[in-house]
Amino acid sequence: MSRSHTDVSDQVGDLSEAFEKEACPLAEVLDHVAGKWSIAVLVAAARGPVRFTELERTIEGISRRMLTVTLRRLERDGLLVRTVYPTVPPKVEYTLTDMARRLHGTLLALTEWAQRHRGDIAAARARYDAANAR
Amino acid sequence: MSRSHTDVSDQVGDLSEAFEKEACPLAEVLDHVAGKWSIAVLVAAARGPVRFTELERTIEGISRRMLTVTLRRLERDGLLVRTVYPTVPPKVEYTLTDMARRLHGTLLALTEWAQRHRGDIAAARARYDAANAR
DNA sequence: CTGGATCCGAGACGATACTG
DNA sequence: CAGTATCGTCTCGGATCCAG
Repeated sequence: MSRSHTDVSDQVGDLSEAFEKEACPLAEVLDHVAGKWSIAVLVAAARGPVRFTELERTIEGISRRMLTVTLRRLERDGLLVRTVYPTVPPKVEYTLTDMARRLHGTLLALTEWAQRHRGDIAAARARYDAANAR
Repeated sequence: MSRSHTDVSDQVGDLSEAFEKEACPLAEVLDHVAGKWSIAVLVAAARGPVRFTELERTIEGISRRMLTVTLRRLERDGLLVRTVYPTVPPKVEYTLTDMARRLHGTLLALTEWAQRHRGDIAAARARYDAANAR
């Protein structure tokens, strides 16, 4: 967002190079951040500190295990901060880091796009499958 | 991008609801579109019609098989158009659909973010692992 | 309440060999 | 050139049970 988006081809060139780097860390990072559950968790956690069970109910479809795994990975990558309150019963809150907050707008755009084109995608898929069947 | 992003909380509410829908198609769509290789292919194909081998060289790290699978999935979802020229040797070109082009800016922002924070993420990861080791 | 531990099936992924 | 087919490996992800 720091650069003007008037000419896109330059950036595409840069990105191609970035993807070319051996060990492809760019693709790896994207895989973590843009994963199915990661996006859901990141978006849900953007409203402020969220608790484990709160996330579990909000995301609906995620299993306990995958929520745990996703949270650990995001914490490891420095996108979430995990705060434990040593009370009874225990209470744990997850908060986005600044780095993650800088990503929030993009994630929002991504989910918005997905919502808007959900129907088109389903239609395209049906068309493709029909053409493949005969 | 169409709406102003001054007040984010409203959209977060919408998205939470979207994620709650049973069968969670939103997460599924995102999983296809935002997958590790999908992003790479989509970004690479944004420069215009691209050929199979061109993609294979550009992305570097992707296997023949995964490139094929990714291309098929993106075509099935209506994000890519596959054009076959019945020449010898055969020539196949992949082009983004309008729907995919509308996603391009977001994908660019995503990869830009990943590039910018690649170091931070590696550092956070090292810190986390060090804390976990002892 | 917030997880960890384990098992297990399904799909992701890579390597290799073959084809129109 | 642009794939397909097959195989073996690895990870994802759900189910279940256990624990601080």
